[in-house]
Amino acid sequence: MEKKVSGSVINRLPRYYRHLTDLYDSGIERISSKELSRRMDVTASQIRQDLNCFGGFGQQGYGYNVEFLKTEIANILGLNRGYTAVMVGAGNMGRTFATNTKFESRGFKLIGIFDSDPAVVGSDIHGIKVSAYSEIGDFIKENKPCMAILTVPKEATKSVAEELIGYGIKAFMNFSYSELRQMEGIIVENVHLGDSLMRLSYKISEKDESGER
Amino acid sequence: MEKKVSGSVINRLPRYYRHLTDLYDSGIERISSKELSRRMDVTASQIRQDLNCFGGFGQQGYGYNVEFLKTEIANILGLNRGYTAVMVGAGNMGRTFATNTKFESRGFKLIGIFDSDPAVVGSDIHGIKVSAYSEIGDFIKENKPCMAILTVPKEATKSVAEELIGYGIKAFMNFSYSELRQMEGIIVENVHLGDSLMRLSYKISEKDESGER
DNA sequence: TAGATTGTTAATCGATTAACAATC
DNA sequence: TAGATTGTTAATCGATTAACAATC
Repeated sequence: MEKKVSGSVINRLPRYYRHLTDLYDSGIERISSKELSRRMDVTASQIRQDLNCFGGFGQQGYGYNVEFLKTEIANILGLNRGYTAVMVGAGNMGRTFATNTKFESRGFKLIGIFDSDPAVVGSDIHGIKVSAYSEIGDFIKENKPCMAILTVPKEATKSVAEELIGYGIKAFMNFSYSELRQMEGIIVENVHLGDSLMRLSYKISEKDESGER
Repeated sequence: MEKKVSGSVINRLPRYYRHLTDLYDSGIERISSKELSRRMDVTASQIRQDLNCFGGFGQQGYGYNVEFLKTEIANILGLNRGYTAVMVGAGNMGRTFATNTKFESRGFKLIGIFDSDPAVVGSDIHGIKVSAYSEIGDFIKENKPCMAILTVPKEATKSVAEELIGYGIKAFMNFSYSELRQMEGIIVENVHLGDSLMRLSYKISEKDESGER
C-alpha cells in the first residue's frame, strides 16, 4: 500500500494545475521548480516535495516539461475520468455556478439540474433543462452520477443530502450556509464564501491596529 | 508586541463564528469545548488552544458562554468595524454574490457596484444602482471603501486591481480565474470554486482506486 | 465540597525548508 | 564536460494533541 498523501499537498494540487495550464497556454515548454516557485510564491523545495509524492516528473538539469507535468497532475486529480454530477437548486447561485464553471476541465460533466419550484422547472440553464426535484431519484438510479452540487436553502440541505445518499450519491459540493457533517464513506466539500469576507475583515483589522500605534 | 497568530488559527475563526451563531440562534447558552468539538469534528484541545490565542473566554467547570464567545470572536474578526466595499463587475457572478451574501454580518457594507458595459449600468442589484466603471475613481476618493470585490473577466483583473490600488483600495476579494499576486501592503483573497471541484475529483478517484483492489 | 472543564505546559506529530549527492 | 536542477534525506520549524494543575 502506498503511503497516504497529506491533505496539505492535495489542497495545493489544483493550484499547481492552474498555473501549469496558464504556462502551457502561454506557450512555455519547460519550467524549473525555482521559476515556478517565483511565480507561485511558494518555495521550490515545497514544489519538488509535493510532486515527488506522486512520482519523479522532472529531469535533473532541465526542470519540468510543462505539458507533461500538466497532464500528469490532471491524471493525479482524476480530471479525465468523466465523473458526472447533478445540481440541486436552480436559484441564483445554481444558475451562476452552472453557467460560469468549466466543469469538464475540472473533472466533471453536469448532467442534470433539479428544483422543486414549478416556476423554474422546464427552464434552461447553460443547455440543461431544469427537472422537477421529484424526478431526481429515478434520474440518479438510471444515470448514476457520483456527485451532487447543492445550491439549496439551508433548511433543505440535510434532508436533500440524506435522500441523495439513499439513491447512491457519494460526494457533495455544498454551497448552502448549512455545513454538511462528515459522513462515513461520503466525500464533502463545503463552500463558504462568507468565510473569505470574514478573513478579509480580520486581516484589515489586524493591519489597522498595527498601523495605529 | 503580541505574538502573531498563525494562519491556521485565523482560517478556522470564521468556522467557529458560524457554529457559535448557529448555537446562539438555537437558544443554547453555554457550550464546553468537548461538546463543540463533537459538533465541529475537531479536537477539544484545538478549540481551547485556538481561543487562547486571543484570551481566556471560558470558565473552568462551566465552559463557554455562547453569546459572549460569539461576540468576542466577532470583535476579533473585526466584524463590527463597518468596513465598506465596492464590487467591480455586474455580470452573473457579481449579481449572485451581491444578492446572496449577508455582507453586513461578515464585516462589510457593499456601497457601490461598477461595470463598464453600458447595458447593465443603471440597473439595480439588491438595492444598489450599477454605476459606470469610469466613475469608480471619484467614488473611491469620496467614499474611501477599503475593499473591492472583483467579478471581472480574467483579462481585466490585473489592470483593474492596479487602478484601484492607485485610488487607495487596500484589500481584494478576487473571483476571477486569474490569480492576483501578493503585493506589498495589499490583502488578497483569491476565490477559486473550480479548485473545490478538482479536490472532489481527486478524492473520488482516490476512493475508486482503493475500492478496486 | 465534589465534579467539571478550562488554560497552559509538555509531548508528539507532521509539514516545510535546507542541503546536497545524483544525474541529465 | 560543466552547469543546472532534480529527487531525496536530514534538519528545522510549527501545529496538533495529550495531560493535568488551576479553579470555577
